[in-house]
Amino acid sequence: MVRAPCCDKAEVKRGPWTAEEDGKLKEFIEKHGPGNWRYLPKKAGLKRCGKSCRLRWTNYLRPDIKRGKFSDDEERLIIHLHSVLGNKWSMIATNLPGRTDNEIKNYWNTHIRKKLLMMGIDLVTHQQRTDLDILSNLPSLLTAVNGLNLGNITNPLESALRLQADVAHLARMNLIKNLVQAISLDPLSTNVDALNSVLGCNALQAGFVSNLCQPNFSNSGIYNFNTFNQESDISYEICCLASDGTDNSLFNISQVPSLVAASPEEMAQPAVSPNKYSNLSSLSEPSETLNLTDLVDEGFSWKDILE
DNA sequence: AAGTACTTCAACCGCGCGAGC
DNA sequence: GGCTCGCGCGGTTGAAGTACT
Repeated sequence: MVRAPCCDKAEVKRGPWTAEEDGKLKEFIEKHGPGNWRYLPKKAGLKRCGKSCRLRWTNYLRPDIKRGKFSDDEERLIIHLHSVLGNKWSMIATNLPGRTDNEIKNYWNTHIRKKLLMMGIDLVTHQQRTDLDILSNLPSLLTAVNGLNLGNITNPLESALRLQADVAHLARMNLIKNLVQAISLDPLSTNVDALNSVLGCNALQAGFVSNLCQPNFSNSGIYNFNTFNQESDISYEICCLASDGTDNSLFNISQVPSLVAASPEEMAQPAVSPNKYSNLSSLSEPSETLNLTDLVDEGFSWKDILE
């Protein structure tokens, strides 16, 4: 049995609504209520499909619709609700007064989705991605950086290799960030093993974990993550903002294996004043400084990283 | 200034579900 | 239980706007 079409497509108008049509629909619904959407267009004098009228009303004309930019609170709420409900946009919309499911869905797809991908967060599980198999993830990561200005790179292979290196670098930083935060909450967890594996050393033996769990550090939750480029190797330093406001180096490690540094010519330029890192005389000046809290709270763009 | 590429979001489409007969 | 109908949902499309070259 074939479902009867909701309307005769040859008879109905499609595409953008005119102000006149909006006026007719609004006036009719305010006077009579929506009633049966199938018969509403005829009664209201509209050459539109009932479905189209319902959509126009619920997504645009309804008087309680809040338009304009989503606030930070709304964005956080959407992310939280999505982690619980998944793509149940209508359910999510019921928790955001004045926002429609369509609007939230669009906002997710155009803004939040990209932001989470850039942060290395899985869109389904909302967990940090722990896989560093960059080549297998390249398609989604390429989507995430779609439109990114990579400068005057004329060689496509060079461009792809740089992008791959940048992605690998960022993925590693995000992973370490999450592990550091998890270990500060639970120093006995298996996250220490995971960190050892990512850093290629024993963080426990190196004193990192005991440093991290000192009371005046562990309560701040603010970590800076610095990388240093020396020849072809990258060194890492993890600092913590202590309760007295000082920036303390908790841990640093050189000879981190395997991954290629991003954009070598840019890495050569120090991003911050070298004075701040005077306690690291054995290392080159930091080539890149990221406040991990900023990454989480304010989002970041690939341009921030690459520039 | 013009052409092109990219982004945004309103609108559409097809499907599934539940109510009523 | 099976069928029809209306509604609502999630995915997709494409026009319009904006940014870039």
